[in-house]
Amino acid sequence: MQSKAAACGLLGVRKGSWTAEEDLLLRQCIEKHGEGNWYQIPQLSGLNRCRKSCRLRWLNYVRPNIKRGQFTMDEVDLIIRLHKLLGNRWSLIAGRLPGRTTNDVKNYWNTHINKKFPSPQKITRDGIAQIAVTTTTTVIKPKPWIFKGSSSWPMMKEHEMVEKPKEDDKGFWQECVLLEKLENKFFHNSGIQSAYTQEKN
DNA sequence: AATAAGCACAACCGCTCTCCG
DNA sequence: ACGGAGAGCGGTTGTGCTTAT
Repeated sequence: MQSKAAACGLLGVRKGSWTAEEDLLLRQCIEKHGEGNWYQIPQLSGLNRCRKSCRLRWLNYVRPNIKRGQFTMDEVDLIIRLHKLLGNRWSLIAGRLPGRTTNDVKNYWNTHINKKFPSPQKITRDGIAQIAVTTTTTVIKPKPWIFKGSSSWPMMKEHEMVEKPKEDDKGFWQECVLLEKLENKFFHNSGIQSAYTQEKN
């Protein structure tokens, strides 16, 4: 496994909050050289930052089309259902919410949802609570799946497929269908065409 | 007005996964 | 098949802001 020094390329890299100048350098560098080449980004950009720090900053803050501010009820609804289905797979959950980052979703879950509703028994009144109570599907903690045929939920890259649920797992499939409907409603309300819709078209 | 406590979010750390030689 | 390097992910911590006392 990699050492910390190897992970960060060199010792003595800058830590802590990013400045506007650093954000600008990072943005310009990625616009010029493209996303993904994180090993070279610190050198190419002139930033004295660990590559992991650069990646995180880009994904969670600098990247265009990041949606900030309050989560809508539809988004919260979707997060709760996806979490019930996928567990703490924040990257997958965030991937279903356009403009929301993994960190955003994870932080929101930990600070709002998880604290408010630590266990289903304590949920009683509002809409979020009812959603959480009425679904009893067991949390599935799989490797990512890909669905063949007409269903496109969840949408994963083909190479990510490792396993998929049993065909007779009715609870799971019902939840998938429900989520697909919820997503369509969410995308319709937000005026965004979902990847699901795009794929069908 | 001062200070403590709580909250929200940004960032870091360490581990696993994936790719490639 | 194996090992090393880089990328990605989730858990945790740090920090700054807000609210309560």
